[in-house]
Amino acid sequence: MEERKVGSFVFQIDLSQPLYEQILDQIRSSVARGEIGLGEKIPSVRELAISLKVNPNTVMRAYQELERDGLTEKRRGQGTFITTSKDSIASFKSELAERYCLEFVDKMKSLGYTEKDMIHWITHAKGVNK
Amino acid sequence: MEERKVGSFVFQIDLSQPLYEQILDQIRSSVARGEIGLGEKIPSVRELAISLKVNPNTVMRAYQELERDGLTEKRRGQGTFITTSKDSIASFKSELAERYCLEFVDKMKSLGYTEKDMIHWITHAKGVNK
Amino acid sequence: MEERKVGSFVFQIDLSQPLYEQILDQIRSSVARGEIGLGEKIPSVRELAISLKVNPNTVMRAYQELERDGLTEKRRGQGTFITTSKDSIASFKSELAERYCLEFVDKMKSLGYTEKDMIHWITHAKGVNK
Amino acid sequence: MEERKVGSFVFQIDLSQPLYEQILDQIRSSVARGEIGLGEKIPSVRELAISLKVNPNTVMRAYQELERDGLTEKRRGQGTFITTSKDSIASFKSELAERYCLEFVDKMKSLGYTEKDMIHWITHAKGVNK
DNA sequence: GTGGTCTAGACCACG
DNA sequence: GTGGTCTAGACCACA
Repeated sequence: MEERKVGSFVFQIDLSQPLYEQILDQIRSSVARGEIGLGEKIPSVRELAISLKVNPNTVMRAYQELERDGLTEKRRGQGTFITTSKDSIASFKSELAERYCLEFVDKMKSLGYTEKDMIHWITHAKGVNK
Repeated sequence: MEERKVGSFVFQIDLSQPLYEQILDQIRSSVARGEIGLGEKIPSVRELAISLKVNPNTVMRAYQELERDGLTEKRRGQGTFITTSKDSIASFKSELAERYCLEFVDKMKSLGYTEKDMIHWITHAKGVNK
Repeated sequence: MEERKVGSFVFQIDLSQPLYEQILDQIRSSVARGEIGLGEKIPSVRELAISLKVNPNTVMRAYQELERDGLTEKRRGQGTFITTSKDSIASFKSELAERYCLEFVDKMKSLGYTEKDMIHWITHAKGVNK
Repeated sequence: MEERKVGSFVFQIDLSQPLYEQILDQIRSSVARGEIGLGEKIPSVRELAISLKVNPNTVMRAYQELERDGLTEKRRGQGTFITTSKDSIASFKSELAERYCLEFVDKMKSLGYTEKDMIHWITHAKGVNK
């Protein structure tokens, strides 16, 4: 598990999972938590690739996904910027949360747990948040 | 999405995920929910393979994983049976639940949500449970 | 793990290993430890098969192996008997012991352990002898 | 019995046992004996398969087992590497040694030998170590 | 290039 | 009939 700072981001890269997903998730999280301001510039593909010692294609793929999510915008010749629309961010965030919840609820129900059980488990889980 | 009955099981197979994982998960769930009794026989590798129109090796892989989980036992020349140990099942079930919870809590925290938020989301999620 | 008495033998049968090997090993052990006398009659294939709820072929295979080991003799129309030769038993026993030792020593050496290490491990192993 | 060098490994493959087990055991041993360094790359699935004239799936199966043992880690698109954790190796090694000892002690006791006998046998066994 | 999944079909050990 | 091992060769995801 490597930790590396690039611009406003701190990346933790773990080679046992898809790299592009990790980059994607970590930028998404930063934006969702408001750690990076609206309209702010994010590192160029090349820059980030070099900093993370990763293939530029890998970073590119993460950036494409971010743009499809509506979280970033490319400006020709200037680079990639966080969207200036608060709404885009908020709606993306709740969409993601909903997806996570549905996944979780389905899995737990498939094991035979009720909503009460889930709430109990959650309040007693020791989150290893990064 | 195909649905197909085999013995006590109803399988839903979907080509967007590894087949062996789906088979694995669906048997795990049946066992966890107690839908199939302790010591009960499950379909033979070949039988299930034919019913699901899947290669026997694919089923075999799922069955090997089930055994490694302690949920089943093979009996030479007789087939594969659910373990007779309630404890094995219970401990497997709570282990899995804990893993799911940690994953979920981590993801939600990384989006900036609190435990209260999570509980709210869960009680309002419309689970698509099968 | 089932336990079942047949004549002078107590069998413990475990369905996750080859049945014929277990029968073979348990008869071998009884003979090696002198729990059954020279020249004594052992149960017929049919009788043992019924007692152990096992296919006669399975018992047959174990009995053939015993005869090849020189531990038993068939007498036409009378059944199968432990050899009357002390030497046969003694030489079989030490042959088996030697095979076990070589296997063990090789495995431990392949892990990088010395003979001293092995002796230490053995004197500290809590044998789960049946 | 064929002998074949691949990278830092010398493999002896013999058709009387499952091929994947032999590959597995020989890599385990190399790691346990420290013949291959922490974090070192091992041959790719394809490379080893070609060198040993074996199907890639057979090598893959051995590699999956190694990973489950905690002895190796996969890095996407880069290959398979020995773990960098000394502890993983040490604990795996002693776990394996213990299993071997218990097996051996049980077998010898079932023949009626005492611990003293075993020690005598071991110190006089002519190990065929490779 | 790496590993991961899947298929089709062969042969073996065990019961 | 059961499960277990192996091969040959396809296609995919990731870097």
